[in-house]
Order: sequence, then structure tokens, then C-alpha cells
Amino acid sequence: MNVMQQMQENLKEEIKNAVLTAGLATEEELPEVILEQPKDKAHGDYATNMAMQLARIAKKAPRQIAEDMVDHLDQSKGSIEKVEIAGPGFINFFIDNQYLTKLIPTIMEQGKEYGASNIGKGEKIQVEFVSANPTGDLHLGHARGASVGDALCHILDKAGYNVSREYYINDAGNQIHNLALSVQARYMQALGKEFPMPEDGYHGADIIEIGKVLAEEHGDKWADKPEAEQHAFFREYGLKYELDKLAKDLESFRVTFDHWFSETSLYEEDKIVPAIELLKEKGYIYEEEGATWFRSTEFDDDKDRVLVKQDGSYTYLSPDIAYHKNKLDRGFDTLINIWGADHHGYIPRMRAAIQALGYDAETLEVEIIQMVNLFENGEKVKMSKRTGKAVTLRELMEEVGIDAMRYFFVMRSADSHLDFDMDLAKSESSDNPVYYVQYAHARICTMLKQAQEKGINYSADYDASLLQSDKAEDLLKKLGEFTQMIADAAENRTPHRVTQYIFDLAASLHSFYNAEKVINPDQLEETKAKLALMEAVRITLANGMDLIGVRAPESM
RNA sequence: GUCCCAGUAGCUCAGCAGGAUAGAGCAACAGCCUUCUAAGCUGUGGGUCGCAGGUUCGAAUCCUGCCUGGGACGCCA
Repeated sequence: MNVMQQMQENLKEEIKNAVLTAGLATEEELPEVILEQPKDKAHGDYATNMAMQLARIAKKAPRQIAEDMVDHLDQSKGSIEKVEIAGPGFINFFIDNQYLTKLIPTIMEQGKEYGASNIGKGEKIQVEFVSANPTGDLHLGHARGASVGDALCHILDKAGYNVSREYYINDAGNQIHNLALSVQARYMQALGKEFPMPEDGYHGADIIEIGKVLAEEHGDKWADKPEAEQHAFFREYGLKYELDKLAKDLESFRVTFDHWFSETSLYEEDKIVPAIELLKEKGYIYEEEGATWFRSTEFDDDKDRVLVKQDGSYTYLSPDIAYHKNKLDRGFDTLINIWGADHHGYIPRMRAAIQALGYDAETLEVEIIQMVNLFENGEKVKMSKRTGKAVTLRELMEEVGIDAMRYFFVMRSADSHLDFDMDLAKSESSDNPVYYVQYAHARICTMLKQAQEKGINYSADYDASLLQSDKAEDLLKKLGEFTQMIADAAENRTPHRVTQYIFDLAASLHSFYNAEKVINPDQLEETKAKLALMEAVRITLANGMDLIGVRAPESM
């Protein structure tokens, strides 16, 4: 808890005491103290709506209650400078913000750790994200999922959760057979033979590439082998090639995983039958029309779901249940799955499975990432997975750069559609928010460097009374909010809050920069105080950017 | 037909578990570089928060219905 949070707690405690000593409510009746930061500075630093909340309990007019509260408020505590009653019964607090200067030494001391808290109390959370099928290149939707998932993991980690990041590899179903057939076709074609692509084949450029590589490395030695042998080979080769590519692309994109979990391993280690057996013991399984059904309607699903088809093979749901059981067996308190919008219909049956396995429905959280539309030259870029003409993650990385992508993909709340403006993302101007933020960081670095060249050394031990301007106070307040902002973003699973925060902090920095000269050898002590402030802002900006996978450049 | 998400300034979006006169950025307009990077700053204009009801001291926020856009509803994965 930093000094700002400490101050807020003290203030809340004082408000509570005032209500109790004024006899307006009993301890039990007392609602939670809500402290808000008014948008208008004329309304003070903090305000509480306690008087309005108490109106019914105390059976008095809110303004009267507010007056009673203020009479019983001990203003010597909680750094209160002035109190006002306003509007329908708000109590506005004007705080002596001198305490904020204590933030700077804290931030400088904590460095990369600044912003960390223990709100997660070590809760074990597993985040499964991306999990794209190893049958083609990663495209825009995956890029957004990767950006959001990775940012969320960093945020949760910072907020004191114990995070494990996982990628589920769908390497067992029909689609892998199709991959094998597609690779086979491209291989044959690379050898100059006529060979049709399978019905649901994968038309991506990557598969054509595999065919070429195979033809070069192996010549035509596979062309006349028995079908089964060919399929096994192409399957294995294709899978390995695709997986290596996925991992490499994601790593370039600064996204890494703790575990790559193979669906096939569920078969090999015989995890599926026992999972279904367990549900059967609990009475959620029945047979009908030659198939095995999961009675998911017990848990609010629209209809029951088939687990084993008439032909004896599993539906996708079966290994998925086994997989989630496996996750839970590994001792995670909470599972977060990050899925594309096209999978949202799948949530109720998965939730039902979690409950059938004996866990609370809330154990599984599914964050849905809405679609991304790509715009170039003001026009929507059409995408088609079928023809393989989708814009890939790698292409986009090369064209617009990783920083801009990472920033843009988490910039909006995940559950709203995202228009990705290529021209804006590529532009090196202040219109581009990622440059705006990075520029703020680079500007500070330049100042610190120049101070150093002039032989001016700053430290956490500075004269705080020299930081009195409104612009400096704005910066300090913003710095103080960092830890709480991360905690909120973690609890609400809203990584986009981080981009908003660093954008606002950058704006405050630019504003300060234009209003005040930092380095002034004639005012050495003031210069040192400002440099300390700059360093604190720099650390906070860098930490914020780190959370969303954006680089903090020292010069631009 | 059922379900999910969205509808806020000309455009793209915030609005944190109802709170004061609804906020940013872009675009428009007017200013600021002999001074630490103008990739920046300052100011102005711009809104029936899709529509209609309801809940209450108070609703962009919660509830109901409707309209519009997108997506999902397989013994596919």
C-alpha cells in the first residue's frame, strides 16, 4: 500500500467514525464508505456520497446528515485541509497533498517493482489463451487474443496472483487429418504432379511452403509410399512445422507460455474415459440413439450435449472436459479462458461441465475477445480464412511494428469490436497513441541524460517543498494511482485500463514539460527535485508499458 | 426462432460495481518553437448517451419491451 492508498484508508476510517459518533447509523447499518475522485477540481480531491446513502437509514435529509457528519469529523486526521458540503449532500474533501511527494522516493526505491500489490493473495490462476489450431498462420484475431491474454497475465502477476499461462494444442481431431492431406497435396504439387486439395483443406501460404521444403529435402521418395504411411509422415511433419512457427511468431510478438498442453496427450495418457466415467458416476450421463450424452441442461445449458458419437468417436467436448478436469486437478483456484467471439456459444456447456465435475461455475471465467476489423486507406480489408488470404500476425508485425500492435490490441475493452487502423498504427505522429506514450518516456530520458552531462545529480533525498506547481501535483496524483489502477485492472480483467492510464500519465508529462523548464543550473535544488519527479514518472511509464508488452525507448 | 456482444460528439472510443455541468483522441477553428526532442503544448466550438417505459433522492450505468449492426446456435473443431 503506497502513501496515497494509505491516505484514502485513513480518510475512509474518519468518515466512518464521524457517522458512528454522530449516531447516524450503527456499525451494522453502515454502508461501505465510497470515496470518489470528483471530475471537477472545484469539488475537492475526494468526495463521499455517504450522506445520501444514509438518508433512508437515518431518516433525515442528506444535507442535514452531511452537516452532522462534518461536525463530528476530526479534521486533524487524514490530512484534511478543508471540507465542504455540496450539491444534494456530497461531502468534498480538500487534502493537503504535500504527502504525495513521499511517493517519489518510494517509486525510485521500488523501481521495476513499483505498482505491485498483493490483492491477489497468491491465488492460483491459469490463463489459457491463443490456442490456435496448428493448421495455419496466426491472424488478426489471434493477435488480439495474444495481446490481451499476455497483458492480463502481466497485470495479474503484478497484482499478486500466481499466474500460469497455457496454450492448448488442438493436435488430435479431424483438422489435423486435414492438415496431413493438405501437406500431402502441396508436396505433390511441388513435385509438379496434379493433386487436388482436400475438401476442407488449408489453403495458407505456409502449407505451400511446407510442400516446397519437403520436395526439396526429400525429393519424390514419399510420392509412392502407401497412403497410411504418407499420412502419418505428413501429419507429423506438418504439425511440428506449424507448432514451431506458432511458438516463434508468438515469441517475436513477446508472448510466451509456461505450458504447451497437447490434446493428444489426453488420449495417450487415457484421461478422457475416466473423465466421462466420473460424470457417469455423478449421474450426468445417459445413452440415447447410440450416442453418449452429457446432461448439461442440469446446469443451464440450452440442450444436452453428445460426448461419444454413434460411430464411437468423441466430440470436441469430451477431450475438453478431460482437459479442464486436468487443469482443476493441477490445483488452480480459477481458470480463465480467452476465446474468440465465435466460441461464445460454447461457454454454457463448458461451465456445465465444470459444475458437473463438482466445482463452482465461477471457477471458470471466459473472456470473449470480439472481432477485429482491419482498415487500410480508410477501407475495410476483407479477410477470408478459406482462401488463406487473411492478414497474418507476422505480416502485420513487419508492416506496422510490434509496439503499435500490442498497444492497439489492448487499447479497447476486449468485449467491443475493434477497428484496427493500419495507417494510424504505422504513422509516426502524435495521432498515434503508442508514439505519444513512448515519446513521453524518451523525453524524460533525454532530460535525465542532459542533467547528467551537466554534472547535476538528483536523488530520492530532495527538497519536496520545491514541487508546488499544479502540473507537478497532477503528475504526483497520477503516479499515486498506478498501484490501485493495476489492482482494478486485475480484478476486473480489464487490461485496456493500463493503456488509458499510461496515455493520461504521458499527457500530464507533456503538459508539465511545456509549462516548466526542468534543468536550470541557477536553481539547483529545484532542478534536483524536478529530476527526481521525472525519474519517478519514467519508472511508472516504463512499468506500465511493460505490462502491455510495449517497449520504452530512451530516444526517438 | 433462441442466446451473446455492441449502439455515447462528424469519426474511433472511455465512463472504474448508479452520483454533481457526460469525458478523451482524431477531425474543424485560433494560438505557441533564438530556451531540456513541436513525434509536443494551450484554447474554442461540438451530445435527446439507439427508442419507450420502469426502479429512486438521483440512471449513460440497474430492470422490461422494441429498433439497428455484428456474432453464435452440429453426433465440426
